[in-house]
Amino acid sequence: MSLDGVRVHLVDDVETAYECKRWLSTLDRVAIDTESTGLSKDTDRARLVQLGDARQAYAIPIEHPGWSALVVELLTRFEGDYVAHNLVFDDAMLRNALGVGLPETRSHDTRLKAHVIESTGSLALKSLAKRHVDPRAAMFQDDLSDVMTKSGWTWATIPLDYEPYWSYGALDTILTYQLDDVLDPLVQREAPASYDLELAVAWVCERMERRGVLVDREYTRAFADELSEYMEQAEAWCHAQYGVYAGSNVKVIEALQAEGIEFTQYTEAGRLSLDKHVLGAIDHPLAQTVLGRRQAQKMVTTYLQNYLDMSERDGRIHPSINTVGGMGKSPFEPGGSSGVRTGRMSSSNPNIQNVPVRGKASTKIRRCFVADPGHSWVKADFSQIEMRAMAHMSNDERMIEAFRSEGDFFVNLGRDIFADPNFKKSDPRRQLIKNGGYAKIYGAGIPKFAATAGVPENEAYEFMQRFDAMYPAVPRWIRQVERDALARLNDEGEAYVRSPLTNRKHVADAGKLYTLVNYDLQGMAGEILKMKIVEADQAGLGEFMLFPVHDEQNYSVPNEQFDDVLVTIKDVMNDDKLLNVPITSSIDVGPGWAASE
DNA sequence: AGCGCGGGCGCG
DNA sequence: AAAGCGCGCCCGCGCT
Repeated sequence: MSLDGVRVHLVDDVETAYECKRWLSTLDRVAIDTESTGLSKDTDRARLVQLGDARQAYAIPIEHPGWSALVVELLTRFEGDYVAHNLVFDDAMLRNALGVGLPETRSHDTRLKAHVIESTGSLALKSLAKRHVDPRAAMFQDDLSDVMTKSGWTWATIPLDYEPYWSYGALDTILTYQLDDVLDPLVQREAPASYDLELAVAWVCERMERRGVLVDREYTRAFADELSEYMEQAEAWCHAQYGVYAGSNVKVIEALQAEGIEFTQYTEAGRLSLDKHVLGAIDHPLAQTVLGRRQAQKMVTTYLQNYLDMSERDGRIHPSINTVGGMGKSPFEPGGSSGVRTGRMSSSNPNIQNVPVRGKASTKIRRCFVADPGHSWVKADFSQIEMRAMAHMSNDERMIEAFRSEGDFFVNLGRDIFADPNFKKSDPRRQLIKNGGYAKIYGAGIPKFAATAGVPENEAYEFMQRFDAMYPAVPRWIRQVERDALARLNDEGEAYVRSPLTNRKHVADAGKLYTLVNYDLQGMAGEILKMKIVEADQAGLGEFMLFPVHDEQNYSVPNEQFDDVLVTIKDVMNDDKLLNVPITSSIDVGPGWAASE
């Protein structure tokens, strides 16, 4: 496969349009790509639509009414398969421009295929094409940024007939087509189930993005104003009393040192730390005011103000749900983002997955999000899903039994571990058990576990001894994961594990093989939620879906259908077939996301 | 003005 | 022998 002799055409006259139509009618598969006014699936739209096969491609400027009608006709008539690189993005751009999208059952995505084959590395088309298609693909860098800044063009205004613009766009479909030829056999060989799941969930998530979440803007504005006012007062006080800006940690530390306070905690990079634990432990009005202001600022800037800004257009936020990797940098660059690591999904603009749920203001923040009029909010979340994954993977008989028998899982563990049949849910050791379980899942050492649980290290050590003795298949499985990964590192040059559910691959960084235990469990939990979202969609729940949060799915359900829909949600979320322990979930219902009282 | 970094912090 | 995993976003600060 190579780029020798490829041809690209701009559809700017009737003859070329006719040629394009005839060419397409001979194909059973076509690559499709769009150039858009920008990157927002909410507000941007396609300007140029490109169609290509292995040898040639057509670019069609759809701002011309005749050519937009042509594309609608082509899309309606074509009966073969589509392949795109980042399918749901192009689908959204087409919908926004033409009101017509791509058919879910006949469309494929090389970005998802690449992700399934190699969950590390760039998912950018050019970089993949360079590796898999033709090393010269990199020479066709469609880097238009220079000419754009020079000419004052944006993605919305760059002339459609500017040759580098449309020809590089067209070339991308040729690359996509050839890339698909290479990747598809690999996907079918390695992990077809993983790809099918990713493709299915991508479609459902696109619909969730489109729908968005209703924001109570008046309430949000009032709360934001209240906190902002508090911030201003706090800043004025810090400045008047101590001459410092409350936002500057360096200055605040200096001021507190002048008051005789000693600092002993250091940050990663070796500077003095002024995080919330340090501040919280200082009995001084400046420290407490700085802490209060910092918390208020977090609530306003990270949450409330974003909800207001981002819901201005239609009263709703439309968080991006990144099912495999963000639109941004590679996850291995610092600050890079994506769900690439474990196959969990991530969210951005705004991140709907880090909305406060514990602190003082959490209920008030969550109250910003409400069900649609005449609807109720339903939150369905899995119970201890990663623990259940650990029981399943290790196949530990006694841990499986603790899940299968009645009552609270951690209480059941407590009865085992402390040989106390009367162990109650209120027993303070229950927290130690929870911390211990998650320490196993995360691969924590004794010191970290002890610190998290707030117990001396010897106690933490002794607990782990008891835990391992009671559930011996767990440490055995952990050792097995690391042995397998080491063997693969030696044989194949890559330390990885594969998920038993879809054969999805999880790769460890060099020298951090222990992380694979966590990737395996976190990845399995992520896959389970994806499977359940797809299942829920197939059961007719798609139109009610709002967004996922790692182990929960949120819905806005019309009140007149409420009972039926709730039964279906429970049917989907509770499952005793998928793993060797039952999967159970809890359901919360209310007018909005905030826990109803 | 924009960028990268460090620090900090919200969630599972 | 030793190891807490995964995300996204905001601020202050120094640099270009």
